[in-house]
Amino acid sequence: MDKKHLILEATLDLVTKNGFHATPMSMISKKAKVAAGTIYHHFENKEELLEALYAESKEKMGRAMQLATLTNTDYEKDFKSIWISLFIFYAENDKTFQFLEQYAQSPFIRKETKEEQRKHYEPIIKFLDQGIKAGTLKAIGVEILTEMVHGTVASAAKIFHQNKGLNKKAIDDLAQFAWQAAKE
Amino acid sequence: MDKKHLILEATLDLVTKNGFHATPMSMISKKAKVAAGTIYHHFENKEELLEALYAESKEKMGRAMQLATLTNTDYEKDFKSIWISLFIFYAENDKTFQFLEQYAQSPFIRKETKEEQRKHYEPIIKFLDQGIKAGTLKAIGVEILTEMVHGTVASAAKIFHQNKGLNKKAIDDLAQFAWQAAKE
Amino acid sequence: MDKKHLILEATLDLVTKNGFHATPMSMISKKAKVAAGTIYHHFENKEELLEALYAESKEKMGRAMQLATLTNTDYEKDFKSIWISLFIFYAENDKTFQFLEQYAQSPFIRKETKEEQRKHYEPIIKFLDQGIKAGTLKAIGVEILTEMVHGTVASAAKIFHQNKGLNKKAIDDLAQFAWQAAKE
Amino acid sequence: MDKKHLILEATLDLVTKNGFHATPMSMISKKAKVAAGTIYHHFENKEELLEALYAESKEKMGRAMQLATLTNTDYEKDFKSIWISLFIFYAENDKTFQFLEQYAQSPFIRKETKEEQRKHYEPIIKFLDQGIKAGTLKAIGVEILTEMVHGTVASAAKIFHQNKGLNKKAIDDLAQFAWQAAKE
DNA sequence: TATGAATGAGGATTCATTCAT
DNA sequence: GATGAATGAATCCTCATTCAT
Repeated sequence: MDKKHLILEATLDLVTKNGFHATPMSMISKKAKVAAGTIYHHFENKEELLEALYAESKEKMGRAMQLATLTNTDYEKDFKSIWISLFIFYAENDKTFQFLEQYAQSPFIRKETKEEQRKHYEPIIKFLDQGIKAGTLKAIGVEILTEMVHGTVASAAKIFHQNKGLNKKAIDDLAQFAWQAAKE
Repeated sequence: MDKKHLILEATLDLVTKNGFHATPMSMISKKAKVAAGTIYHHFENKEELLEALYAESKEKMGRAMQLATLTNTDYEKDFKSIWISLFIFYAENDKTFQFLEQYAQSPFIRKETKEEQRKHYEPIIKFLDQGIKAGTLKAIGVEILTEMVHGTVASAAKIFHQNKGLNKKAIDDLAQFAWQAAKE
Repeated sequence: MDKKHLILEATLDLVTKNGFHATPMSMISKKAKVAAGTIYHHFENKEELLEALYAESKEKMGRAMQLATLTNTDYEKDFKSIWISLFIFYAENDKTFQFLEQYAQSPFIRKETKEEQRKHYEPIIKFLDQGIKAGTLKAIGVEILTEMVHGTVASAAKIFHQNKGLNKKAIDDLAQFAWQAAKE
Repeated sequence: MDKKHLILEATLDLVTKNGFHATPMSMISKKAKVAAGTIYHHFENKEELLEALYAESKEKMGRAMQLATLTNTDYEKDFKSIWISLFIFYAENDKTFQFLEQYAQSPFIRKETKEEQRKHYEPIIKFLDQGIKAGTLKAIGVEILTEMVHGTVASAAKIFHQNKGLNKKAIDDLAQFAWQAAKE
């Protein structure tokens, strides 16, 4: 694995554990088994490193959501499929989830970057918009609905990581929770 | 106003803006118009200061939820009243909301403190438990349901603070969103 | 006991344990059960406090040496009596001994104070001078001889405090050690 | 000369003059013409720096004593040779002597370090032990005798540094002082 | 590219001292 | 005299970043 990737991985690990400012570059270089200076060959500075990690994380998340196999005919089923795909991604990628939660609002990430990374939400926004327009979902602004639905996934993931559990049934229950909330 | 309170206020202000580690004690003392050393008469160290702020914030939140006037006969109405009370608290107390969101999962807050502060959730947990037992709410573990419902309030508050809007109608819609999600 | 004395006592205790700079005034005030400000009613500042303690300690030492009962005819016996008196003082006053050893050369004690406190050595210097002049002791400068003899007492005291032992016999042996060294 | 050594040298200089706590790291870095942070590349913290200096000083002292050329047949002569070697070391290395005197009993030096550095005394302890066993020296515990004899050297060195004098004759007199004290 | 010693500004914390009560 | 909250300069130490190898 190339050094750049080792650095990103170490950063994710340490930053989710300690927070950005409590993670010195020296600690990252040590964990990545790389010299301190090497980090600066791959990233302008600490902030850029974090931004890169943010972009990478968002991208992964976007990819995960697209793995849901959709019927394209049964809206409820597709809604739940997407919900569960994202949940599984968050469940399986503990650190990435935490990182995104922690730094979504943080001042370390420039607004432009956040805007730029919104693109990974596009498919889900489009999907929800169709639901609203078809009268299947509540007539609330898409942006708002997206945030609310995403919030249910995030809450579910938080529960999962706290309890280190949630069986198939419980997950379906929570998908149902989200569905009932969103549907007209 | 006494110095201790001035310090807590300044801390809330700065920490929500910059984050914990990006807020030097010197900045806090300056904002609170107090000597650096004075902070240390009231708080053991930076971490204790944060913990105190956390405790105070949780307390305020608990108090806000208890301001909801309940019918005690119409469960749905009471559910929405509580939901809205908390939402309003989060909407009106921008910084406290952000602070709690940011530091709920953070390693700066010791587990014991978090446990200790759970007490402020007791009333709402009890209320939801009654709903579950009466078959009015979904048969999901109370802890899980509480987290999910709280998640809807938090998402709504986040939207509010982003858009700086959400009229009475929209708020009621979101309370409805939560209610439909939670009810059997 | 009056507060001034309580402060001096606490200072001796703490300074011998931690050193001057590692003993904050707040620690002294706490140990003496006195408010921080109270120390400043009795001593100009920290340095004056230390000087006062130094003076007091030297005085005690001087008094101890004068407790030796002398024959005034048997020089060897008197030499050993004085030696043992000082040794016993050092042995019984662990902290005072340590304090004097530690601060004799220290820059905290002004030269004038040291000079001033030399007076407590006067009797012993006189006694040794007589011995030299009578040809009983080595023909070395009195100052030098005094320092050397005092050194033997200090070494003995150090041993005593380390081993927490030294029976009567051992003490006599060491007095003999000093006597053989000093005599012509 | 490498930076580590420059730092140790500056520390010896300043600490003997001002004492440990009255010597800020900034002062050391300035004197050593090194950045403050550099000290921390070579020493964990201030205490470790002092410990390192202590170890180095003890080592030098041990080496100095072994420079004495011994007859191995004339015990008295060898005793005085060793005594004088150590005295000369202390006389020539003013600061190292003061430092060792000051910090021998100090709480800054951990017990383990002191124990560890006792090894440099081994040769002299062995030498004195032979003298005791042969009946040439007083039948006192070696540890005690070592301390007493060392005390005579230390006193002599103190005198030397105060008076900035002591001719060959005077030194021989003091070696004789020690010898008469120690011999049976 | 990769290294890691060196830098020095910046941050948390301490503590002698003051002063209003 | 006695108190102890308040002060803020001074201290130890950290850490992002550079640069010669």
